Amino acid sequence: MAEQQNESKVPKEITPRSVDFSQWYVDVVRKAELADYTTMKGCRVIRPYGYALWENMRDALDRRIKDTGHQNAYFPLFVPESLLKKEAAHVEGFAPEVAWVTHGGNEPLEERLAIRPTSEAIICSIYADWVQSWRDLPILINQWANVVRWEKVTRLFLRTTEFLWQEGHTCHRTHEEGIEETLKMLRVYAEYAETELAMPVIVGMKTENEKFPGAETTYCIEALMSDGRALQAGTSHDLGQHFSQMFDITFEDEDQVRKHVWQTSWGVSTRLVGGVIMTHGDENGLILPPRIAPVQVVVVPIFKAANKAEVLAKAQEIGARLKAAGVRVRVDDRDQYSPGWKFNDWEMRGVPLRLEIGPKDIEKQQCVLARRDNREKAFVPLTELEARVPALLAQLQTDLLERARRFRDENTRTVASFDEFRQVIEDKRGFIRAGWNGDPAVELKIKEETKATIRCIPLGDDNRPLPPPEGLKCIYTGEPAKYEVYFARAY
RNA sequence: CGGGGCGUAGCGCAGCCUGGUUAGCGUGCCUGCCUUGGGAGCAGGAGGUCGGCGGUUCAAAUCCGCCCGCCCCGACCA
Repeated sequence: MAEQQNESKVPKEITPRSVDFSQWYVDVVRKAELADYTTMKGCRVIRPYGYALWENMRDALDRRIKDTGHQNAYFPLFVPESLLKKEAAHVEGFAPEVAWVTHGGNEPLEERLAIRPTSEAIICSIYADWVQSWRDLPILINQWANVVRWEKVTRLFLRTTEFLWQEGHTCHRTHEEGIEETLKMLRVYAEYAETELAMPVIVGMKTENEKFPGAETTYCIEALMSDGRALQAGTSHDLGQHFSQMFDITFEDEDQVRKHVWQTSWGVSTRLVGGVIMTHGDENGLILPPRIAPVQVVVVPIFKAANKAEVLAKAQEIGARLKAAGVRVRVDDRDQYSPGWKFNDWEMRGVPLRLEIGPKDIEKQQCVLARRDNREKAFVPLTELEARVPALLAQLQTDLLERARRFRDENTRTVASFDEFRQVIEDKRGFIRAGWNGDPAVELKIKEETKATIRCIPLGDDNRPLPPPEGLKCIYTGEPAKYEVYFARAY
């Protein structure tokens, strides 16, 4: 039995991460057939394997959104220019990246239509009609949709002209209730990222510079990719009454006073697919967390001409048993590829577990289970499959999260001086926890000098910004720190 | 959008500088035989507007101009 691994024999179709992380990323996305470029700038096609992954990610989040009392709905793709312009900060924030429709057929439109870069404006205009009484509140609606942002620089999944996401848009009677909703969904995102994606996140609040255009406060989850750059993985906004005032969303309260609603919005996107790739992938390609993997177990039959029928039948039988046990399984009965080829192929695609079954195994009533993450192999009696496979998948899921968390913690540093800050950001990257005096100008200075931004002001379990340690100084000015924040270079 | 690099078969590349039969190589793909416990082998075969448009020339993958796309580094962003 080939227990020993011969790394040098593994063909390197994928550029090593250590050589060129960006190229590694593109290679993985394309070779694993997650996505591909199209003839339109910045637009990609999500291929079936990538879309199956997104569907699993989407469904796991959709369950949570519904479990917290929200309903799905669908709003128009177009936003009339006049609506988009209603909230000043909002339009200013999005104007440079809006795609406009100017003609219907051959007729010029009287008013340009924006293709939604986000749906606050169109949804608020509709909510204005829907909300009349305090009894209509809260409105708890989510939308799964595509949005378009005319980005100058695009990267597969991380930043594309068109992307898929969900956007929750809620209305509340009081600010307290709105804040509670904002934080509730923030925590849902954090739990989702860790449980389903095995992606550990920092839960925090954005600074003024980084907050959503039109928001009162923006909260976020921030993840650390394996190249040491941060990824904003999800945001949740307390919109206050900024939009309800501009769009006149009012209700008559129990006290017979007409009031503006308090709103929230929150979203995550297909960008998370990029996050999963860059959190878990290795030199051999993708590593997918079992809970979202399109294929959790691939069965590779190993046969010779003489026993082909018998082995294939056994492989199919095992496949059927695992499927009945609730496992997403694929039996790779392709004739034109050797077992070794299939091993490499499925490793590249990140399938968490491989099950090898050959004549020797059948004789001993066992099979080989090989883990994608650490390449460990184990012989497992066929009678124990229904118990062992789900257990191994669960273990793998836990181990991936643990490994990512260890990486994140090992790459979260504190520094004694701004010189050291500069050095660490340049050489090691990762997160730096450092004091900040709360001045937006200082944040911009630091960004200018190091390309690092404040990813977030971390929140405590009570959802309030964590107070800085006693005596902490601002890393840039030396003044007393208002917060201890996370800095990083980000995607 | 500024600086740099690249675009030739599905993928990876050579050819270009110094223009000249029918544009090559590896891999993949198709057919057959053979093989299958970490990307096997042999034989035959299909597949190209040389990124696009225009120019120079008797002749352009090759020289010139413009445009488009991709990657990296900046500025902007989920």
